[in-house]
Amino acid sequence: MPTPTLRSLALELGLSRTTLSDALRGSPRVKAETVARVLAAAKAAGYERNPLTGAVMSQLRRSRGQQFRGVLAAVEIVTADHTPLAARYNDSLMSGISDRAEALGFKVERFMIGKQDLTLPRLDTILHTRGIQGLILLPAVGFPDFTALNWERYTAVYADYYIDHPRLHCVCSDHYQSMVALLQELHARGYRRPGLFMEIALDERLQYRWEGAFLALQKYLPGITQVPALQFSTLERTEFEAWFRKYNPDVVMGHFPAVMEWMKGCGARIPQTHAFVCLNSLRTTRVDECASMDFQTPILGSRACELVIGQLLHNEFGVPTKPSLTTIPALFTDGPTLRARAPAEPRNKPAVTSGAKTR
Amino acid sequence: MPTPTLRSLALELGLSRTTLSDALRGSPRVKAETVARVLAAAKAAGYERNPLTGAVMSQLRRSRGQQFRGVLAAVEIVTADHTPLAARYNDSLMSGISDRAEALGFKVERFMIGKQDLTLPRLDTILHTRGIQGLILLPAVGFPDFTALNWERYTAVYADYYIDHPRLHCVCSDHYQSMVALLQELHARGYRRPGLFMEIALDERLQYRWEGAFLALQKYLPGITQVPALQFSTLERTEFEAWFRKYNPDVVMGHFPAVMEWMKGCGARIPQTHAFVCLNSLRTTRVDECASMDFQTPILGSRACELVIGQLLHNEFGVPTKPSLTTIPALFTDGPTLRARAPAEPRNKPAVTSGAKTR
DNA sequence: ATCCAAAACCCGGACCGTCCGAATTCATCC
DNA sequence: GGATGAATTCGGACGGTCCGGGTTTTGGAT
Repeated sequence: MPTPTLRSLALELGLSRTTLSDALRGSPRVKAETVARVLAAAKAAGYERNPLTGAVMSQLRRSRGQQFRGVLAAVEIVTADHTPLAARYNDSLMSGISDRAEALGFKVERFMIGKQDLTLPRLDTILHTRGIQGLILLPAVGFPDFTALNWERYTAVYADYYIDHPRLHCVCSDHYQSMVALLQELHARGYRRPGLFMEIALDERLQYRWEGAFLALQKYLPGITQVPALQFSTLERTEFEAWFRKYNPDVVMGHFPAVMEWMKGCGARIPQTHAFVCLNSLRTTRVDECASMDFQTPILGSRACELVIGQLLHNEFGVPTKPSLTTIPALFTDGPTLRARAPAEPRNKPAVTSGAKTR
Repeated sequence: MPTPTLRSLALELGLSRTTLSDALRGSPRVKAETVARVLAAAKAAGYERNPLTGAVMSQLRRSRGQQFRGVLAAVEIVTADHTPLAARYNDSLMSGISDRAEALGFKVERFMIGKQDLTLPRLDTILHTRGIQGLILLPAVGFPDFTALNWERYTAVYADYYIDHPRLHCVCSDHYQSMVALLQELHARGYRRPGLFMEIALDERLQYRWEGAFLALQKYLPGITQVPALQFSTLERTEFEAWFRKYNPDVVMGHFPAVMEWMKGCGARIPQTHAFVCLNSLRTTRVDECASMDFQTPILGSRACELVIGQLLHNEFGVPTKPSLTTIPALFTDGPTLRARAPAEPRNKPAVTSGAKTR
């Protein structure tokens, strides 16, 4: 006797194949008692659901027909100290999210908690009534708390390093890897005294991934002269100049392109004697202002989108048992504030360490 | 305009859906000239065959009920210096992979390059003839090269930090985050002189993520006395003892539980005066031998599996344009080699820095 | 030229499990 | 009693496959 099919089993039970299918997948459309009956009968008959077949069928059935498949929500907590940079970052993420969502047949709506009296509980009811189940949480200042939402209804991804309330899957740039790649590139160009300045609060949020990579590679790249990182809570000119004069780094890495003026004030000529790399291209004002690290936020957004949609298609809701972090390394973007890479032969001309002492 | 289907395309061409289906699969039942016409039209209309859907349909149609399962390949490069630890690691990954694959309707077959004359080109033909398209590459010593495979046929994930040939999505433990979490835990238990010993080659492979996190947190955790990390290419007792005596770390972190004996030889009592944490629980011989970091390899495996299957279902083949890294932090596992966490009040009893000087 | 069998080519039917909207049943409240 | 709405079940349509059966073409013998 061949293994039973949904239809044969349904006939035996006096139900329709649809009810069987729904029951076996635990759909709330079927009465609990019926579900139990179906499960018992299926077991007795040796019927086993094939999840792969199910997934394929589901995808097939769902994707065809009209374009419209669903709506995702991009949620953002807007506070008073929401900087223009954060806004730019989130807008950039959004463009990637929207594009990818559209390509996969989804629409995206953006919600801003804190604006127009929109609170989390209110958002919860809005999402519920609208039937929105896929969420992308945009980065928020500090350590945001989204526990007020009714999480068993949603599947979500946080578009930043780490979130604890609740613990969701995250998508973010790989700052450690980015710093490693940058230092290797600078090393290949002959720089031997890399210097880093960094806002403490910023790196703390990233668990010191910028500086961790900096410290480790300073130690292991050959021929490096170690320059201690400059830490600050607000960047002061005098402080920076003192650090710059004291250690004379041949390349300065940090978030604020404005320091290039200060470097020049100390007698540096860029890129002849000293160099600068901005650690976040969104902080630059012009494209060719300086070499920089491009976080590729649109790609991060699109990846976040894929994750959420993947979970939606697999009917996975709620807070994940094992949250994961998905990262993409930043892209090094060359610029006029750096020497070009030495051509062809690598070891012939050992790059000249800049000896420009000011004063 | 919705994506075309076999039927809509057939209508357009004045053929039947069956002919289209046969033609696209290269069946000899269809005239060569017709096949060419169909292929051209399909390309023009943007129709893409999903081989997985095809396989499911086929098995469904052919052997009614007989459970069909998709097949994934787990590929591993076995070299002479394949250590028992690497074997354990991969076996552990495999268990997670197999479980998750089964739950999603797939079977997994393991291939070992290097054994029984299995070369990459030969594997390529085997996979091709068997119609296997989803690959999970298990970690290999050094920097493996899989470019010999015909990549436009496959979709794959590498189960380690980073792969360059070709550049695939990766799934791996988050060593940086793991070290951060561990140091915070140790700090909370009152340890103030954490010491790290590390095989250079091992950390280099991870771009110094262990030591990067160690260096950064040494700097930023309050009240820490910095102990320089002990680097080695092969661990020597005399070297370790010299380091241990000189810096007297109150907790030692590293990969080899064997050093506990050496510590005792220097007069340390564990956990009364000194402590030890193994950075990889797979290196321990007994479960309760010592506190350790558990990489949760089965979970890593299951996540890798999900990624591959997701891409299969979405009909995505070839090398990804933007490879990403998915990480999961290791789980701290308490053990008898550590003091218990101070109960309730955090700051009342400042943890006593061990003063056990030997000799 | 004519015939006919065989080969080449193409098509319709039936099928799987799923999704969606509609139909049916059941409980509840004026 | 009738209307409203929720709970539950059902029917139709779907896409890609295999199989058996059509229809056209080929080619050799008369």
